[in-house]
Amino acid sequence: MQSREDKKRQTRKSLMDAALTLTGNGENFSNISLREVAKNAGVVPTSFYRHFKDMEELGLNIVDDLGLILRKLMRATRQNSDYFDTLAQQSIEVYTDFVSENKNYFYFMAQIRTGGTPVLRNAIRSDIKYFANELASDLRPLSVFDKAEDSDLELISLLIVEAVFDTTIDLLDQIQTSPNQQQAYVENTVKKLRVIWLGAITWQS
Amino acid sequence: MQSREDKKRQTRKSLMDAALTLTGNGENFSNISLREVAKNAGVVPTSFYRHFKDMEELGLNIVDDLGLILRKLMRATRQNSDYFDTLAQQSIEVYTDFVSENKNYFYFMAQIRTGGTPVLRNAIRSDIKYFANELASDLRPLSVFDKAEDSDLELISLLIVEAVFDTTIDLLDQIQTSPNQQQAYVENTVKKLRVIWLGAITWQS
DNA sequence: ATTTTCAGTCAACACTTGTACACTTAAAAA
DNA sequence: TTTTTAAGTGTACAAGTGTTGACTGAAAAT
Repeated sequence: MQSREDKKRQTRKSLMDAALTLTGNGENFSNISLREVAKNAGVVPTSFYRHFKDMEELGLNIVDDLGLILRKLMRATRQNSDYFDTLAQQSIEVYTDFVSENKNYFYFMAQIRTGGTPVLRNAIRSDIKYFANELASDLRPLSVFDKAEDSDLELISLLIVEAVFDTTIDLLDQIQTSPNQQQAYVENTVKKLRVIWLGAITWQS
Repeated sequence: MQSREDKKRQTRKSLMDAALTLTGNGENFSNISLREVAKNAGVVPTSFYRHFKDMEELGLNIVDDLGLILRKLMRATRQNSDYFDTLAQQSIEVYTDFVSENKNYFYFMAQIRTGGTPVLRNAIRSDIKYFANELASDLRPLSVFDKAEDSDLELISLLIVEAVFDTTIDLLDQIQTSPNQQQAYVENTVKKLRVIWLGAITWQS
């Protein structure tokens, strides 16, 4: 049969797989109970403790595995040789102030956007698209976008909006730990937007 | 005193505020219980039902409020006149295949990246940064980046990586509903990356 | 002045949760 | 062969969960 070590490794994997399966089935990881995981792994709840202190430790181990997965992805991507052939200071300050003054709302958004129930997730997505459309109609009259297609403008807008919203969780963490020290965040985000902006302009010319 | 209607609206707001506060204190929204919310709102659990069917409905109402907040942000941003002054086909196909084959892992990542506990969140962030650094060292030898600073390359890489990871939840949803129909997703993401790419090149010249 | 409406209360329910403790039992060490 | 080790079991408990139904009391409608 199997050695003791093998067996242990096997149930350990069962536990992690169970958690992943539940996550994949739409359950929010932080909602998944130790008992649920144990049950799906075909093991008694108390047995969980032989492998992990709690669900967070299990989560960290999944993150480790994820690291390996991502490294594989990196390798697979690299094997494609012609890799890339196919491939606003004030505004952001206003944004950071806004986030500071509505922290809870932005925490909520950050969580729900990719981790909430499908219903909530879609609701947020609609908001983000609305936001991007507003931005697109602001860009429309600019001379650089004379010949730009509407769909392209929408894409560029969405890219910008997502780039900003995406790093908001970093901003929130920073506000929590050291308020009034967001220059670095502002600088970085502005640089990012400048890259996008330059790309958008270059594309249209 | 207050009218009946006013009182109702007031406790309704208390409930929503309570949920937001708990979210802001680091709790994952989908983990917050109805009773916890009621308690923090200074109201008995059963009273919750006079206002919302369940926590999801409350969440949707917060999303509505968030919509207003975001619209305000839009207006505030617009008041800054000089708005924007300050401001790969194969790879993505490889990526979508990879996501399809590791769905659960990517669901996990999407949830945890912005919605997990701080510990888990940071663990994922490290992975993403590692990934971006790998990409940066791939870009380094390219002639276009001869004169580019390392920090700029890292920023560009991070932007690219984030742009891809950020929309992965959309990809996952699409795989779930209609597998083998990800052309639109691929096209869109490639276009986004092209914009970034163009911007990066233009920046360096 | 009387009746109706309904936001908020209270008690109780069946259920799930994490965790402690004493146990079995088979592999590993002696 | 005997002893030790430790992964997995079974029982039990206190605490928290969502939801029920019958209630109170004051504002609104009659």
